[in-house]
Amino acid sequence: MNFDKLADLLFPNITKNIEDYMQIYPRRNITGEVTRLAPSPTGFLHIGSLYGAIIDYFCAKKSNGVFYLRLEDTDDKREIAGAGQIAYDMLKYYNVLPNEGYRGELSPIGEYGPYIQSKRKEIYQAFCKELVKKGRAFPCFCEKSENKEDILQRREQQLEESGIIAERDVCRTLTYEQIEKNIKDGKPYAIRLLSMGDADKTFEFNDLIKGKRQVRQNIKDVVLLKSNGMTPYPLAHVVDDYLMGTTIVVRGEEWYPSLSQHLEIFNALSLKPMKYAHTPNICKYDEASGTKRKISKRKDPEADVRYFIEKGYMPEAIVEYLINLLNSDFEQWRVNNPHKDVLEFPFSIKKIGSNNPMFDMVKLHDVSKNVVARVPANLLADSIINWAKNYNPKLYTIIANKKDYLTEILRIDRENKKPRKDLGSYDEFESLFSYMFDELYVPISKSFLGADKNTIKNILSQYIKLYNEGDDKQTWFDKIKSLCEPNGYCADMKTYRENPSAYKGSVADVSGIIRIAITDRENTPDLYFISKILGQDKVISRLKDTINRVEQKS
RNA sequence: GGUCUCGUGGUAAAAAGGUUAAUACAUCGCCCUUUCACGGCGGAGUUGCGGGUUCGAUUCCCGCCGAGAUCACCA
Repeated sequence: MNFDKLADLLFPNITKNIEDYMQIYPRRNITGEVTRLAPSPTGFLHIGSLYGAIIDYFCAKKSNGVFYLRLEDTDDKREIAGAGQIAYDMLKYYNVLPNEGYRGELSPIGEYGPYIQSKRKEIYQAFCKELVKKGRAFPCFCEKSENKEDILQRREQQLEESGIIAERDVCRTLTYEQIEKNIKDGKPYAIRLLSMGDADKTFEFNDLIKGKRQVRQNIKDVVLLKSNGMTPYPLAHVVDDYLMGTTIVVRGEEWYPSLSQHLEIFNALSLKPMKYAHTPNICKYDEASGTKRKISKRKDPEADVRYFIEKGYMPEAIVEYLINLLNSDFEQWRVNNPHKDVLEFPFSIKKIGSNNPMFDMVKLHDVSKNVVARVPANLLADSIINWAKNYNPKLYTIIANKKDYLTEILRIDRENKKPRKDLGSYDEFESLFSYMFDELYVPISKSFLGADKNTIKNILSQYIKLYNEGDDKQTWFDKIKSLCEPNGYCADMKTYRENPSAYKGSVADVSGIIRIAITDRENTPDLYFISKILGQDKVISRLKDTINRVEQKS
């Protein structure tokens, strides 16, 4: 067959050839790595994309290279308006911002655009035409399946009937005359790769994460161009990543099975492929099935990185947790370098394991507590107010104009060598510090550490007489100690431990009872400072209220 | 069903043939702190199973089992 003639029949309007595009997009003149994140605009950024973006970001930054954002919007059925903006905003929020490419409403940066695939149709067609000219692509007039369900059903059927799923396409043997007639008849067609692979043959491939692997040759006649003129992922990937000068393709492991397809396209085009890094998929434990599975958008709210914003996690916390999943020595590095920028961490793509990690919210929370503990009180107050504005309106109305008060609260046991670590996310603030706000304070006084009614009343009423907000800390605590003996408690911890049964309890219990009376919690930061911030009047009235409540409980 | 990937405590994970299998989170206990925390110390708990190679295997090989991914004109 005359392939040039076929190419012109198929692409009469495509005049530029691939050499033209190589001149328009010359090889980059840099030594650093060029990485990219190429999400499809589905309306949210997946936690796995952020995970990959961190790798992209590190690889590019560490080598003085380029990290760019490209939008893979080649499927009009899937596209959601504004989705590209969300992806960009999320990368910005999590501080792994690309330095080239698509930027939402802002104009793109870089000489290798457009960075939106739907605007690159002609380029893909030119490359496709080239493949036709080389006899490596052919038109396919088969009817397409409209939806995923049909496809899965068809696959099931094929498996039942023959045990195999068809690979080579039937249209690959069509003659020029048949093709010409079909086109004249107005039949829609796709363009497919004419695969020359042999399923029994393998080749060696070096994945940056997986290492050296034997990969089976591709035998699928994959679709290069859909009947609507747009290209699906495989050709778009090859063309874009080549033209845009990507040096490392970081993508999820789900792409690994189709790697040989992409490599065959590179090969057919006589282009040299770049390096690849196939990342593990973040999984979670599925309660229903009792197994682990990939985090999915439909089932798991945490698949969408906005989830963590709503929950009030600091972006640094999420990123540090994910880095930990990638390079597990990060944690130790962070302990040794509490205030260094994460970019100084010796990140290595080689240290990424290749099994799929489970997303552990408990561990994330711990990482987050450590991150929050490093933040100065006034900045934390700002962040919490800002967060509440968007995600907790009720709290916002209470704290909006109380930054100084908030800062005072947060400063307790913070900003020292061993800061308190009780706040993991902003949304915990309300329940953790409700007692600092009358609007939020709803005491129930469930338990008083086992003390009986009269003891509680006695201790509290005596404390009311003694309490003076002007006391220094030592005086304050001495007063609490003085309440111990008359009420059957031991003022000295050592003495108490020697013979605990001789007392109702220790000074710890007396402090605890007062703490509960004022805050309705067993755990709070330093009670001395809490009391000072609340003020004499409020402390006294809280104590009186508690006595009344205990009284009524009978 | 085919192909591929991966199996170290509950979770993450180090140890790329060599003392008693690190470490962090979680859990339990003790200690410190005049209270709550923070912190310190310690306990329990792991190499999926079966073979093979080797003086010696978490590490290399084979089989099994298990888990995950993939087999669209979706990315």
